[in-house]
Amino acid sequence: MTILDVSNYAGVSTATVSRVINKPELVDAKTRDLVTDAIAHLGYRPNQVARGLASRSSRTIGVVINNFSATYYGRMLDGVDRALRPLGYKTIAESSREASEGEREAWLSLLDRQCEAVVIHSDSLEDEELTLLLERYPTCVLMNRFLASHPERSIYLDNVRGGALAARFLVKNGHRDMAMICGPDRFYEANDRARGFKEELARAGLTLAPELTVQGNFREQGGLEAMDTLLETRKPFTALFCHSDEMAAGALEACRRRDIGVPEQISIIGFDDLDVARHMTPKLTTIRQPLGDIGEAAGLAAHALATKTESADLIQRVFVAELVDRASVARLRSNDTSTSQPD
Amino acid sequence: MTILDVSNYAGVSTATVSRVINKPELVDAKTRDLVTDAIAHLGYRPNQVARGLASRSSRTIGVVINNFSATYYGRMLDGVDRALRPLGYKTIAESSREASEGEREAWLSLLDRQCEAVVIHSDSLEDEELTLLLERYPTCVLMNRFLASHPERSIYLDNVRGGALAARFLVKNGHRDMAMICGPDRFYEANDRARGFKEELARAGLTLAPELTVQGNFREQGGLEAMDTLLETRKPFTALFCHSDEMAAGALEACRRRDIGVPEQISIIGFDDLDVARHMTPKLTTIRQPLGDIGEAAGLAAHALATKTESADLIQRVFVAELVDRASVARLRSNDTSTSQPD
DNA sequence: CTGTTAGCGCGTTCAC
DNA sequence: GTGAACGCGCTAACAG
Repeated sequence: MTILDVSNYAGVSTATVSRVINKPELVDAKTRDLVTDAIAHLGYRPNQVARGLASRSSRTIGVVINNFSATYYGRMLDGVDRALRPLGYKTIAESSREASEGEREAWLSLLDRQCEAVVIHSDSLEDEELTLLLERYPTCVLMNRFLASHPERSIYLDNVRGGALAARFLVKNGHRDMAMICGPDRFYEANDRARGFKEELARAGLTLAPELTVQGNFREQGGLEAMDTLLETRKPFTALFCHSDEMAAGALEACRRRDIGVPEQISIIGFDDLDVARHMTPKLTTIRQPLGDIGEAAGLAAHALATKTESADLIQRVFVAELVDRASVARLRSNDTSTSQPD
Repeated sequence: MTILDVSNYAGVSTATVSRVINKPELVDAKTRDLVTDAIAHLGYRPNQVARGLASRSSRTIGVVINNFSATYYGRMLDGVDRALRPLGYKTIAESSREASEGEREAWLSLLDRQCEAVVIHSDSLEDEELTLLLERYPTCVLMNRFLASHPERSIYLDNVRGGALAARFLVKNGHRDMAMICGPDRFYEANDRARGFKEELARAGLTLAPELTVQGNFREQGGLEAMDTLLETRKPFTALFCHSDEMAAGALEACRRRDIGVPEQISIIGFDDLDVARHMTPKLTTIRQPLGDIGEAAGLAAHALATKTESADLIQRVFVAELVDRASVARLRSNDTSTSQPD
């Protein structure tokens, strides 16, 4: 079942069939109907591989993510797809299986398949290598990562503001003694969140005790261990900022094991707003990353680079997190006007 | 940068270059090194699109799922990828955006791109249409769905046993008065789970009161409403079986709002074992679907059909759920030997 | 063992 | 407005 069969059936040349598919306005209405009928009758569907080869345009954009299981990546991927679909572009995703080698392989593999651009969420590649790769492949963009050498090809969250948001909310609610569980410091996100948090505290005349800042691995177990460390300092604090919801879940578990009331004795604020945040008890107050929006923007940016058709400047690159106020932060000040609105 | 550039650089024909790439054993060691060097020197990478066209084999298998955001689909997708990768096959996924039209489109689109097989998780298509499609496209398989007309192309969970597992566990722990929140009855899964549950109760000489069986929509909100309905019957029960973890979360929330202790007053057992199950309070006891395994098997089955190289009979098609014992089911019998092992 | 020749299925010039 | 001819980058059949 090829274009040739259609042309024979319709009694026209293959060129004409190709035209009614790609530029119908160029062909006479009568022959157009003839061909359309033939296509419908035969149930013909163009071979996209052949099409891509002949037209050297695949109308496809690749995406590299760590894995498919985590809703974190899934939300971004859905965003990319949502942005590309109306533009007539296909999204094709590949998993790096959380390995730097996997990221390289996936990236090249996508390019080998003639993706016109690739969107990559890189966790494992160093800035230097990413810089080289971006230079070599001019239609690639970074999703949820900021690379100083290529700000115009980075779609990312303002993590400094995210950290500040957490601090401001805690301060507003009367907290003065804080603790923080950071992500690993090889992640710029963790450093930015920590910086934003501290700067905002400073603006309120507060400081974070050095021993009350510990590092976790972004995962639940890391949060649990970090919280244990924090508690064992015996230095009092009323509020804790975690760089991820998962670590917040671990911290919460640590409190539960020690019969520490959350938020009565210790308030906790997370980061990300994954599904689990809504299901924890108490429901977790957290800083929401607009992952879907970031994915959409990354898709648009990649498309803009691939087609050069739209002005890439119009695409939003920096996103701002949003505070989701649930029930894990206590109001310490009676004169505070805000009210708790668990959802 | 094409195969021609490589052949020129190496001073051989393009056919030879093609051979060292695809069947290196057919070419002399010396010329092989020559070509290998040329490839490395030029950084040549074969165009997979052209390759696919010429060899009419894409070594690619498509997957259709509802969306990318939900970890439920992501776990299966990761499974497919895990199975296919060692076989030298690529996975390419497309989202149906939870619409029947989306499922059809995605399916055909994948075929248009010359996928040698497609794995589909269909929620929206009727049995009749699926039967037709499977007949028309002989290399397609169903993932986590049983279709009576094509059992050999269905990779699925034994939901009857899953339901029975829940019942047995509750009975074993001394529960006699049960309630159930089902999925919508257009899902065969819901009917099977309900049947298995009731049959197992019958084996223990118990029955489920008709008014204590209500329907939800698999989602959290549905579970909450269903639980309200159940509670308003004022008919007492000590244990509740929910056809999904999300509905269990809703039911739990309903209890919380009425100050009903879980599991002290009412025990709850869920289905799926999504991430949220571990994060609920109490941690949810649930029936775990081996989604990754199901995805792997679906990938293998699709590959077997596409290549006819391995005997498809060896692939496991029916999977058995597993009980994950956490903390949401109370032990009512003092003579029970099992112990609670929350994780 | 290697090169030459023909396509794969389609898009895209050109003439007409 | 339409068709013939060529080529996309590569693999496969056949000679030699």
